[in-house]
Amino acid sequence: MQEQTYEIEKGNSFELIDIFDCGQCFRWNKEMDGSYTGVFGSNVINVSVKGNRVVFKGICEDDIKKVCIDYFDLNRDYEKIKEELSQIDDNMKTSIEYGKGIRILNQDLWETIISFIISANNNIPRIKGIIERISEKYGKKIVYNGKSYYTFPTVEELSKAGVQDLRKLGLGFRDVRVYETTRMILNKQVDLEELHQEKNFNTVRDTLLILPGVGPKVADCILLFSTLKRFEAFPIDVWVRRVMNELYIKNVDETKVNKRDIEKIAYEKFGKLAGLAQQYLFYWKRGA
DNA sequence: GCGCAGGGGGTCG
DNA sequence: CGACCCCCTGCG
Repeated sequence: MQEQTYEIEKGNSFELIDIFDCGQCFRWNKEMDGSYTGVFGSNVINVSVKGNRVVFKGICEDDIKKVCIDYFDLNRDYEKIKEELSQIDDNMKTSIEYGKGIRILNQDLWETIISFIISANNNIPRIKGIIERISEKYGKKIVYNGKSYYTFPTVEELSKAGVQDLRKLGLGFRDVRVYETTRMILNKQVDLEELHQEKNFNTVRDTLLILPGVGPKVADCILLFSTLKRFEAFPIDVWVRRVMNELYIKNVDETKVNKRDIEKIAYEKFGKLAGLAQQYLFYWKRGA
């Protein structure tokens, strides 16, 4: 297949580091020249910033312009969103200045589900390693610029992996969770197409929670970071708990902060954009 | 250098 | 609430 390219104006809401390091994705790697290369769907894409231009190049089955506009959420007006959030308070203002280039990627739902099940009680280097090994073993190989890349396996492809196979790839106790979830999605006990159609937020969330390995935090990450695109989802992890307590709740013992209280404040302050607010706060606090 | 302890984007029972 | 698998990191 042939290499395609696509270019856009960078603007003020597109920064490679912010997009790829804000914790939403696991398959993008920095190159020597500062660009990033990643695999999504059956595409291998390299993204670089040159002055005020963003250059996408790589191998796509479809038109690269279409593929990138969709994946990088390029039709959404993040300037407007940031303006709206900035007006809430100074914390939002500061965090948005810090992570001004964040965009929420449109990641495949199935891949996002498995990726965040793997993320439970785990660290990022290891998570990335596991996902890479899964892709190498069960995905399809694509050669680009002389290097081999591997697509994330489809449901059918991953369903060929037994619990022991997964264990050998380093999943640890998450092996059974991934195995069971794969089966439930394969036999449509949980239908991913239907999930996309469903309007009611809590219905979608409750359905995700049926899947083994998907608890409240993972469910909210899936809702926020996948093509489900639910910006009202508010994943609460140790970092978010920390920052929400520090800024709004001010409990002396951070571990005693009630999740309900965090959710209540998040919803009252940020409303339908709570998930995005979370992302700016999380990225700011974790980086700063 | 290498060996070892500590901990990590939670979930489950 | 405690265990959970194990790679990665950092320190001695």
